[in-house]
Amino acid sequence: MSFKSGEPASNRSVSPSATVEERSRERDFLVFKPAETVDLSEAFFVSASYDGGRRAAFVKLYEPESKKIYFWYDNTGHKPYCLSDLPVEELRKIEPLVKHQGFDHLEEVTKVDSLRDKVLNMTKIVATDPLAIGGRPAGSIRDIIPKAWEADIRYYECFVYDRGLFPGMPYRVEGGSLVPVKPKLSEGVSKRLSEALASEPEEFGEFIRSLTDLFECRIPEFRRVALDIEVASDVPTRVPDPEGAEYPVVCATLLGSDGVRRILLLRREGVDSGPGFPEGVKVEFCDREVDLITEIFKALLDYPVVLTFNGDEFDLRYLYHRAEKRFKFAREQIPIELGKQFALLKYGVHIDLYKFFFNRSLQIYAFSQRYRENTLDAVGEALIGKAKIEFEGSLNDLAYSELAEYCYRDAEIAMELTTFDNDLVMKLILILTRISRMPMDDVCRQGVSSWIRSLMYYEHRLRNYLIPRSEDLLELKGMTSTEALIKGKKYKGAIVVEPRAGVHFNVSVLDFASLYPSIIKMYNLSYETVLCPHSDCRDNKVPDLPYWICKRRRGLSSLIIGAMRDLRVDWYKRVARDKSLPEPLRNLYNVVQLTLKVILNASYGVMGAEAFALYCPPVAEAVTAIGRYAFTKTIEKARSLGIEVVYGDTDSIFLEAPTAEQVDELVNWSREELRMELEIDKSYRYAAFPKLKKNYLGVYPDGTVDIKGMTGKKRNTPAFLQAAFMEMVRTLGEVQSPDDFEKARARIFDVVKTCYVKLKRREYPLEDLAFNIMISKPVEGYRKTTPQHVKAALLLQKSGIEVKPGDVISFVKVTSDLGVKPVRLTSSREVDVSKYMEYVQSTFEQVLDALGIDFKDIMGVTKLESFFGAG
DNA sequence: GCGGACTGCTTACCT
DNA sequence: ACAGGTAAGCAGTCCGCG
Repeated sequence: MSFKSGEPASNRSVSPSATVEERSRERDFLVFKPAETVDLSEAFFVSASYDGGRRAAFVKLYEPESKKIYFWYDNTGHKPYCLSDLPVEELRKIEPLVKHQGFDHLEEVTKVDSLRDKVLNMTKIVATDPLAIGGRPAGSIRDIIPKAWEADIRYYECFVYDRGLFPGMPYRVEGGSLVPVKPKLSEGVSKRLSEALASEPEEFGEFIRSLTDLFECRIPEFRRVALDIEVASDVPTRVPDPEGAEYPVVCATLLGSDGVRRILLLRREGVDSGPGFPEGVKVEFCDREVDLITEIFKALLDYPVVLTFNGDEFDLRYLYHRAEKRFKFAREQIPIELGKQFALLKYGVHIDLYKFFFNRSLQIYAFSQRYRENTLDAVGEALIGKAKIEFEGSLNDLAYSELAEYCYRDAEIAMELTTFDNDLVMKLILILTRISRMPMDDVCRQGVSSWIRSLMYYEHRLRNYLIPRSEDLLELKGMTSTEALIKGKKYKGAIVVEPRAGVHFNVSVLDFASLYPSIIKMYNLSYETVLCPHSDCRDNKVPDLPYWICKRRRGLSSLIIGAMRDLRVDWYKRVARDKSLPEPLRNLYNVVQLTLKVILNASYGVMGAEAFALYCPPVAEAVTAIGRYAFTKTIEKARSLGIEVVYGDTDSIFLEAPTAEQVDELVNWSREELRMELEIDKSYRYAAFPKLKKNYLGVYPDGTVDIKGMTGKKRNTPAFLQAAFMEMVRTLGEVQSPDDFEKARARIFDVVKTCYVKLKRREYPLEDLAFNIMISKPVEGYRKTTPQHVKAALLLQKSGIEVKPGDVISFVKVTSDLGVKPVRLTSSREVDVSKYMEYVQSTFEQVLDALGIDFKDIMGVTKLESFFGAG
């Protein structure tokens, strides 16, 4: 497409000559007014919030036919409240309460106190608006009464829990009422499902059924738009400040899932047209920035889902302030709702993919650590193989088409991050929404502890359980009684077995299928069951801990985590692999099992995390104690069966050449004695262990190699060394029998020697020599020491390059005073060759150590330096 | 004044 | 703001060394 085919913004709605007031009035079409509730046959609950004007909770419903958002306002008269243990008469005497502006009325209620296992009479303090309960700096109801329960729950969440609504699920609107659409399971599926879970005890059955309703339900396609803006700025290395919003928005891309591909460009003096615009894109030139912004705002009022990468912090925030400060938009004319740390939309749902992909649990368990840096570039490259477009110098100097291309690519990456693998990300979000019972916007912005908190709160309300106050939980259950091995940690964790250093052939690795969730289920662990109030439970001891566990009642977290574990292991994991099922169904099942994995893997961790609302250290401590117990018993049993245990970590044990009978016997023993499922996870042709824990190399029968923990594989290791290391690994993959190691040794010698020679001759490009270390704090935050990567970062800053937490600092070791220098500021002759040689040696020694080869045997001398003569 | 032994900090990894 | 356990490399400190 040529430059000329660009056209001015269509539908320009504000005439250039109008006065400020006239323009403002003309802009009123941007004022968002939710349509009155209409009847709908099926629409998906995507979000909820509170409308201060109407004093009611509302729900955003996505209707997949029209692909629009509809608003449903609560018409059941639900009101905000909190709970008190004081009787109504007592509360009436508290004047500041009853005279409180937002006070509505008092109600007597009963609640189940699961901590003390009894029913309580309590008083519900009902208010007219959520801020009256809490949230005002002073004088909130929760601060007036001596002790308030359930006063920290956001109002719309409270509403969702009380009304038993399920975010993410379909509803119909009928005569103004919100009615769930019962999803229909196909007969085949429902039959197989009940067979698969037939052995479940009934106490789990009911909860499992409620979960399958959520998971088996279809997921709609979301009409969405990816938005990216570019802002001019005089300082090329600095991101413009979104609060000040001083610079003009010069370009924006609106890339819709519906085929819309628009690039909006601000016409400026002296800008070249450039080589050409991306194919099939509508390029629109705006003479005035305000028109460009108006076009973006129209899209924000049109699309039910808006995707950005860092829109919370930048794009939407910038647009908001730019519109308000520079163009005097009234708040109502801006379709964005700004919070301290997020930017939401008045009409649809804003998904900030930066926040989503930044989530550690998702990063590790859903995307298997495929990306590490949280930049659009890194995530895009890793997941969809698409990188940002690079350019030299300032964005201001780009020609129109270059700027457009750059901006367009970013939007493209954002969109494709939600479309790859059959819309995996959108589906993940929706399934998470259903599990956590949280609005979609919140799910994308919050961590796993919030998801689990929300799920737990919901189940409390469903059962009329009083949600315990954090301080009561801590006081009643106490802290921990074990000592961690690591300074600063709260309690003892897992066991790592000292490896039998050397090479072992035919190694089988057994592990417990989700050990911690299984323990939580089997041992009935939950905050209310550990150290329960019943004297007859006191003999039900946790091994090696002064704790007992309730025998009378099923703990709520045990029920929830146990059910999810079984559902994943016995149903979703299996059907996700079942080729006889239609592809779309299998795809859904895979998303479900992935999501369950994310939640389950974190379920133990949150119990020991202070930030978790139901934080209960003894529970976390009991989990690891039982884990250690099962683990050591299993190792003892294996050894008693005559099996050599060469290594083990937490829940996995490495057995040297066990017979099939031995493995069977161990697995059966575990099932019967421990009531835990032990299974073969993997088998190695051989495995090599250095003396170090959490370090090994395992070769599968087909020659592929597993490497764990070794320096050569770490991402901060210089590329040249990683490559040399991988070269050695390939050689080791070819080793079939002990005799083959001789050949491998010669090859390894070559690899190391080549490395050395190239270092010496300074033949490696500097980038290959760079250590890449992430800086986790602002540079000024390093008070106690100044690590090398921070030294390099300081040098970068001095040269005018901005360094932010999360940036990866690439630096080279040099001979000059500081010892390090950022790659981009270094020349090849400065490199400290002998330092690199030491590094080569230590990296290779890790593996050679395991193979029983001395480094000096390979090189003939102790140190590389002496091998080649003094450096 | 310098180097070894030590501790602590920081990062990246394993389960 | 899910947990604890392990390793590497370096920064910084203390102490001995007549």
